[in-house]
Amino acid sequence: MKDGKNVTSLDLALACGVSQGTVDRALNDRPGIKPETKRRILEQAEVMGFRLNLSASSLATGRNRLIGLVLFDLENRFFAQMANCVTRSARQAGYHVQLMLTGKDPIEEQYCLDQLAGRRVDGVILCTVQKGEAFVRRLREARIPVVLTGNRIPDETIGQTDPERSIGKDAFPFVGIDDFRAMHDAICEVLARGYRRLVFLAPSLSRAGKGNLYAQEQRLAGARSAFSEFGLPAGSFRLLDRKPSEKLMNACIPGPEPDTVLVCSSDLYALDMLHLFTKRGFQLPRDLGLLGFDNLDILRYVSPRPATVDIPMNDLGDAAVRMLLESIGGRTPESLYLPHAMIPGETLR
Amino acid sequence: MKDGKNVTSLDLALACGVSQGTVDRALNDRPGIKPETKRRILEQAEVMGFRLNLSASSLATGRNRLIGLVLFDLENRFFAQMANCVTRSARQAGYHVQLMLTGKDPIEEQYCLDQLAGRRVDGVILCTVQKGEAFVRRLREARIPVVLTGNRIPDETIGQTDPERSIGKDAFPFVGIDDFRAMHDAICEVLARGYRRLVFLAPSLSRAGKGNLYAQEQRLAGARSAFSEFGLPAGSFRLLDRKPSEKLMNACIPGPEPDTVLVCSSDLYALDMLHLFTKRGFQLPRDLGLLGFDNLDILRYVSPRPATVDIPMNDLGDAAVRMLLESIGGRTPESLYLPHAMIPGETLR
DNA sequence: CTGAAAGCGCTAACAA
DNA sequence: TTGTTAGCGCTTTCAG
Repeated sequence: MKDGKNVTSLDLALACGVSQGTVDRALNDRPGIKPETKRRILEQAEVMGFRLNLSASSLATGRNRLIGLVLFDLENRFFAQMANCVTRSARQAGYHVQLMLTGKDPIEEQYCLDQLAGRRVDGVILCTVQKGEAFVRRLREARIPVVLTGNRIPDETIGQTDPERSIGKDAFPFVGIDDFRAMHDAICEVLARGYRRLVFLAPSLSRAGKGNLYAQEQRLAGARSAFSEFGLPAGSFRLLDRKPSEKLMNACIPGPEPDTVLVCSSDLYALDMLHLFTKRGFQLPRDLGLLGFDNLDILRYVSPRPATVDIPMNDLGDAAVRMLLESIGGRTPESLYLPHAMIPGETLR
Repeated sequence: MKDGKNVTSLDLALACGVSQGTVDRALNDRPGIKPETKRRILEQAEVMGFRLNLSASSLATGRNRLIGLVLFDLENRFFAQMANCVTRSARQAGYHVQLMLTGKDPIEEQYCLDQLAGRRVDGVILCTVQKGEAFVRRLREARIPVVLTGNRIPDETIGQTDPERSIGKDAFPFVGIDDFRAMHDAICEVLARGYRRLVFLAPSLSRAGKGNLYAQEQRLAGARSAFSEFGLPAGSFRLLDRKPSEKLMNACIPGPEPDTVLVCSSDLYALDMLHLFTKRGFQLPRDLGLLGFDNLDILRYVSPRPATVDIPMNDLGDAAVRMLLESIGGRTPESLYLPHAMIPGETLR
């Protein structure tokens, strides 16, 4: 990729004996050009291997036809599905997607956002781990349309996260499910099956204070709320914030009891725990109930199939793109909450 | 994102009472600037919310610090792992990754490549479905360093794919495993366990002729080769090129026989088939042997755990980045073949 | 150590 | 229908 510079629109113009303006008209289907001339130019462009320089184009127009998609990682199939869906959806609208991974690190996330802002992308779909006034201000200053997913950022004027339900205004348009309601409803179904003790596994909550854990917090709150509605003693609700491991299994559920249900804030944890229990010779749901969250598509290969809560990923991806385009168009879309659904699976009695 | 234009380096210069050149020196750690001046400028930049316009920068320098990663999709965890790994690895080298998904569609793929070329990315890691002289020429004309993964493109001068082993020159540096050898070795291990009939499932092969199926073809060839080495009749080797389905299961393995092994060219198919057989009440490996390929990380949640062939994804991602950087640096890296390994799992007797 | 000026390649408004 | 021209924002000589 050394020698021989790239062919520019000027080279092309010269070669065709026309002006750059005419070349531009030919290349961009702009009106006011003789079909014959256009044909000649396009042909020559092909011959010379002309490639539009998008940086220059973007610089000149201020537009990009590019949107940024910022996610944690792709370990979780959840995000992979999202990426697929958003890419497809955006493409249909004539946009490209630049996917960036943050690994849940605020520093990395900011880096990604700066990069996207620097590239003057037309908009960003963001799954953030940040929150707070400073972050919101900075994001606003970037003057880039943003749609949030995963974690909301309630508008500061509304005050803190209110565990007792009150979906208020958002600092940025959000699309996702109502995590509180989703977990609440799922737990109600679980408890209706007779479970009386609940272990709630949510490793990420240990990062509390350090980042935006809105969705996780809401799920926990939803579970607690449902638990108390069933009149069960708070002491029977146990919260664990460690990653799945043998030790954790031992320490916290010494002998699985049939009236205990293990609730995991993510299917990934549920799968790990299921794996551990099975290896240890326990049988689900005989010895223990299990509920995950996300309805990862890989669950269908697992036996017994974990109970979980479905998030309509495809609709979510489509909606995110639609909302972002709206926002790019100058309107401010309302936050959108999609329907969730509990899926019983085979790990509940 | 309407009103209020973005702050430019000129605005910044004016505000600081210096020239654009000086601002540039401050912003890019270039020598020849008084520390005091630099400090003042950086401070002011912060205050004014200055953001470097990367399009302009890229236009002026011709560089980008951006590499493209072109993959099929993220349905397959295989690619998700790859994306994670490449992103991490590239970031460490100071590069950003633009991930683009092709859905295995040659048209889409070309679209992605054109887009990346237009953006003048510094290099591309590509998993292609294309091949042939025209494609190679076009890719070369883009004058962008390329590293291939997944499917090789043997140099045309070498001639057609030779099923009988001869890893020759590549049109572009390639990194991956030796698919022929990997499958060959795995099948040898399988046959050594006493299987005498083999069903090879590779849906993608039906696209033959339409695209680059190098890896798939090699795997098939490797299997055939091993099969014949064991002196088994060619008639006992059955190739299926349909997607997993009930019908396929019925049609092709009416009653599983204990001396039959089902070999899938991808773990995804293996999982689907396992699922179907299990649902139908068959037990593996009692009724049938099963071998997948890729060693997807989700296998560990599945029981019985499918036998498979491991590809060292992380090493592969790292190597791809390393090779690409080498290529960007002007050298031409050699193709690299990483070690594979058969993993017996629990679906072989 | 700093300023001035000429591009990078493309677009858009205005002339012709 | 086509040409001309003035930027877009940053980098990079070359003077000062």
